[in-house]
Amino acid sequence: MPNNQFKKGELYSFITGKASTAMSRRLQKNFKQAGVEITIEQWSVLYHLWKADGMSQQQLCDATFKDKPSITRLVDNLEKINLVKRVASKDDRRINLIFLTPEAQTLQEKSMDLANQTLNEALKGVTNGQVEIAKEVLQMVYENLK
Amino acid sequence: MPNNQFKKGELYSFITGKASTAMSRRLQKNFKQAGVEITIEQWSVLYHLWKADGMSQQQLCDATFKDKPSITRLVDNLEKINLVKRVASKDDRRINLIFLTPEAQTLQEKSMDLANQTLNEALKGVTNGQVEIAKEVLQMVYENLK
DNA sequence: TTTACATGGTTGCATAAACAACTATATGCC
DNA sequence: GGCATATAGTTGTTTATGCAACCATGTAAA
Repeated sequence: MPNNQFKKGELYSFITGKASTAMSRRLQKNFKQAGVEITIEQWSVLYHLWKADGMSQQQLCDATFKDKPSITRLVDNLEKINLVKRVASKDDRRINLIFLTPEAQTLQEKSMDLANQTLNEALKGVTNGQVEIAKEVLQMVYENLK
Repeated sequence: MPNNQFKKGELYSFITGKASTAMSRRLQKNFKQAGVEITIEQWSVLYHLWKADGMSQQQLCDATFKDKPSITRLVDNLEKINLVKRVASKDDRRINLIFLTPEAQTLQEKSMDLANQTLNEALKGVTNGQVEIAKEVLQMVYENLK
């Protein structure tokens, strides 16, 4: 039998990711309470644009680990609520570059604070050392499967 | 600043759960390749019924960490493809008990093997000790937020 | 330059999640 | 018994995912 055989009942939680579901729900709740009217998925796109504005949709796909249709529609919705704008690239007419609007820029600090607050709620009672190892494991899982 | 401040770029992955997304996709792919024609979410319901057949929808909500509408519709879809059957409880007419069909019972072994195989693909190069700690951390996150 | 192929993005369709509003049944209390 | 409240499940709406098919543009090779 392989090394990492899971004990009864643990396999389910590991595969289905109850922890990250719980984190998404809590972040969404914290956004709502603070009057930040975006979804977690919209935030996940904005998150990368805050780090590097003007990414192409394909770059957003890679950064967010979502597929092309998902990004197309998230960008559709973000454009509707006026948080981003598609701009056709001049070098390559296939490419849409996605730019933040001023409204989106003002959301950055507040929403990043809420994300960090959510993380602190999530990691209460967990030591730094444990978190480091958990991050490493999740990163390896991701690398193994992506 | 709190204990577990995340370094740049790590917060995103931890909150959005790239690792569990990758695992779900891989499991779905492995199901498909092996001719197991169910979705991961359907599997997640069957998983608990294999452990205890005849659970109520509410018990399935708690076990799967999904809300009531989600379970209603997953059970709808599982009934359509003839893998479960709703049976009204005689003690309490509000309750639907969910029972596996013979078809669903034959799926158990194959799909659990595929789930374990997927986990082994995911955990390649990760030590047992690291996995134990990661599971503890994810469990604590879940307990902190649920 | 024409043809083939690769890349970036969109659309259609089925499944699923989150949230609110709703129905039906059960329970507890006066 | 009758009323308030809690519990179990359903329905409607919006958002998002996964997959396949598709269109437009770019690139490279014959």
